[in-house]
Amino acid sequence: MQVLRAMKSTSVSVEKDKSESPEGNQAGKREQTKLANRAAILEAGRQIFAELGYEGTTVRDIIRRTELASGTFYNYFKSKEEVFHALHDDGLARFKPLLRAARESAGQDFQGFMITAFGAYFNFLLNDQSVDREMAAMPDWTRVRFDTPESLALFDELKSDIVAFATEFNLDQVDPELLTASCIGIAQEIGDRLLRGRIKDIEAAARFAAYFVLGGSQRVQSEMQA
Amino acid sequence: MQVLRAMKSTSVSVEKDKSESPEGNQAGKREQTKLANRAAILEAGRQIFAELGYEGTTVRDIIRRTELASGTFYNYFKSKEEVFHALHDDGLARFKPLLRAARESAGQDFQGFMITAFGAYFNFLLNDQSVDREMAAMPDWTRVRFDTPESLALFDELKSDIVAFATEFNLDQVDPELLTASCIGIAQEIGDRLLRGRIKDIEAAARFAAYFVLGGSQRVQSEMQA
DNA sequence: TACGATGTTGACGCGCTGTCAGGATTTCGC
DNA sequence: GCGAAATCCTGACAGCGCGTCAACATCGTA
Repeated sequence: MQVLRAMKSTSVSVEKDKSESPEGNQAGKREQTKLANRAAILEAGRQIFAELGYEGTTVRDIIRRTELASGTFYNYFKSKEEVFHALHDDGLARFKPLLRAARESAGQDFQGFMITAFGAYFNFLLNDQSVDREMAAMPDWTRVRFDTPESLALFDELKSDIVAFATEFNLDQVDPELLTASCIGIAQEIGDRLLRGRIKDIEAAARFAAYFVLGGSQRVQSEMQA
Repeated sequence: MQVLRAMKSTSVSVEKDKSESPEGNQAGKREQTKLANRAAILEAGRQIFAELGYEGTTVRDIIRRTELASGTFYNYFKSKEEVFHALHDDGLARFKPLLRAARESAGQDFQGFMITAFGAYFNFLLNDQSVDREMAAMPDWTRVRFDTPESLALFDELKSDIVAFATEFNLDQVDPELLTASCIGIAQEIGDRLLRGRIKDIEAAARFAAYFVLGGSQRVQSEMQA
């Protein structure tokens, strides 16, 4: 049995399934069920990953929370890893515009950009229904980290933003690779502590990170010139 | 068949097993084989994790590289995760004294401490035969991170070192939790790039990180005072 | 309506998991 | 030394997840 919008958690099920195409007769039924099946697997995956952790979940767990047969899973994904990647990339796609907005609203204000960017990331982490958030909330699990092409693309985008500001502010002695790595590391680690509740104040954390990066960059610049 | 110093990779096997206790008649034979078995499992685990990655290895893979039967594994470890933890903690135990040395040789020199500490960590990462190093060298695997009690203890030690320097240098507006998190994040992320070869110069990286942290802390201090 | 294309189903063989009764080896009391 | 008891190694076993595939159901099309 196919699924066809069976995200049971949210939608109250509509009983009139007989009518030809009640709302949207956009595409063939084939396409619809394919989309619905994929969505159902992803949603089930999100839930199960949150409940069992990445290590703990099996493909069977995911498919069992679905009305699909086990074999059907492999028409959509090769493994649980691929499901996780898809969920991860979904989150990234939601975050990317926030980063873009931060850059555009900042203009030439490096500090403003940093505060907004870190703040956007932390808020995103804590509020978006992403896989990572739910998994980090688990007791003391072993954490996984993926470098999907999407992640790397985002890192590169961030890096070119940073490089742009760095040249603007004459930070020519500051290795962009090291600087970007540091920003990401700081965001990761502080974000982790925010998720675990070891740190509470998002705004303060964002300001801290921004000032830290600014001051750090300038110090590196002056030390390297000497 | 028990193993009894069967780390085949390094030691040429000694044939005279008949003699009662050739070198060390320290303890009972029971204790010896227990130690040897545990060591053999750990060594096999280290190799297999490096070859197959954390996800890819199974308990069977580990035990197969050993002369032990499958059931014996569970007399020593509950799971592959526990083996990994043990290997991880071994590495930590080797690193800890380096950090201590860095602190003691630094005296009141915050900058010196930071350079030495980051340098020690990066050198350790690249040279020590630890699980993490080998696994990071793998193509594009999915990385795992564990927070064993040992890790947390090291983090706390680092944090109190940092706090000591911070009070010494009147950084009373700098949240120790945020500062420690930033240091760890920077170390992690730069270390990762060193392992992957995206960054080459260890010394330069250590100096960068140290200056960055110093400058960042001071900037945070002055901004928060305003 | 009928036929080909496409997607779904669930059983299957394989390998891994953790356990346990049976057997081998060491220790200890004499 | 010797026998019993403690220790722990062994490998087979039941249970389960994996990825596959032949049979089947459903959809698009003429």
